[in-house]
Amino acid sequence: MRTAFFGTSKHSRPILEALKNEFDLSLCVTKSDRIVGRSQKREPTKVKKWSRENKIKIFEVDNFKNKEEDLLEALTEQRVDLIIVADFGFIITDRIINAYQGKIVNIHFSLLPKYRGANPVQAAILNGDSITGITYLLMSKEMDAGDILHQIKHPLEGSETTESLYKDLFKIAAQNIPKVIKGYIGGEIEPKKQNPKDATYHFSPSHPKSTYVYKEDARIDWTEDPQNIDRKIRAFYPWPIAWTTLEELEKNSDNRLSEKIKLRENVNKDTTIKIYEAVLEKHGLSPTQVQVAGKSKIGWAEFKNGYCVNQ
RNA sequence: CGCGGGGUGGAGGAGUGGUACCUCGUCAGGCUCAUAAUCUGAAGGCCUCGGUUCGAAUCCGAGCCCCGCAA
Repeated sequence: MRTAFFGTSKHSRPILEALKNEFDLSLCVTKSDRIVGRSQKREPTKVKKWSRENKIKIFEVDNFKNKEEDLLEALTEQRVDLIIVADFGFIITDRIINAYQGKIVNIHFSLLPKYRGANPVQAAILNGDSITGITYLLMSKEMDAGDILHQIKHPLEGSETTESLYKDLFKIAAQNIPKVIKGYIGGEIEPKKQNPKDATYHFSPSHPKSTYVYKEDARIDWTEDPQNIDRKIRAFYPWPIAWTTLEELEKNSDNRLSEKIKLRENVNKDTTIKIYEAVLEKHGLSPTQVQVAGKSKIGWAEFKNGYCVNQ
C-alpha cells in the first residue's frame, strides 16, 4: 500500500517515520516555504526538510485551489492508496475528498465531536480539561465531522503547553498509526458516525466565527483568576504568547501573582511584557520566563533585578 | 537593501555632551552552632572601527550581533 502525508506541523516527524516504516510513504504534501525571519529568508517546513532527507517526493501548496489539479495528478502518479492528514493548515477541497472517498484518514487532536476546528489543543488547555485525546477519522466535506475510526484518551495534568501537548499527541498518534490503518484496511475497524448534537467548537474571542488562534486573544485579562491566566499562558505557548503591560502587571501583582512587585521610577509603564512561562502557586501566579518588548527573553529573577525595586 | 526595537562589569537594568549608577551575583573579611540571613570591604564595564568635540555611553558614519512583526 502506498500512502501520502498531508501536514505542516513541526511535530510531524513521528508520524512521517511511522508511515515510512510501515506504509510505503511516497508523497508529502506540505505548506510551501514561508518567508520568515528578518531578512526575508525562506524557511522550509520541518516536513519538507524531513522529506528531502528521506528522499520522499514533496508537493508544496500555498494556495490550495490553484494546485488542486496538480495535486491530484501527483497523487495518481505516485499511485497513492491512502492519505493521512495531520495539522495540515489547509482545508482539503471537495474534489480531492471525492476522488479519495474513504481513503483519507485525518488525525485530529481532540476527542471528537468535542473541539472540532483548528485549535483543539489550545481549547483543551484553555478550558482546563482533565482529559483530551486523539481521533482518527475519515475526511468529510464538513470539517472534522467524518466517521470515527479510533480514539485514544490522554489525561491532562494541568501543566501542559500547546507545544508540549502537541508533541506528546503527535508521538502517541504515530505509535498507533499501524494498528488503526491496518485495522481499517483489514476491515476489523468499523467507522462510527459522530453525533452532531455533541459537536463543540472553541471560537476565538476576537473572531467569533473562527477557531484559529489570533494574537489579539493573547492579552492577559487580569479580571480572570490566576488559574485561568495560567491556562492562557500555557495555551498561547509557543505562539502568540500571553502578554500585558508593565503597569498592569504591577497593579495586579498584589492579588494575581504570588508576590507583589513595585516598578522602579524610571521604567516606562506602557511597555509590554510577554509571559512565556509561569507556575501556578497557591498564592497566585509565579512567572518564570518573561520578555520585555524589544529585549531578549529573561528569567523572572532577572526581570525583578532590572525593573523592580526590592520589597 | 521589508518595517521596528536594542547592544553599559558575570546576569538584568538606569544614564540624551562634563567624576558611569542601581538590583543580583562573585571574591575577601566580620558576626553567627549555623545559614540562601546580616554587616564591612574589594574586583570587574560602555559591541567593533572611524569621525565631530576641550571633553562622547550619549552626537555622526560604517560594520557585527541580538530581539519583535508575517499564522
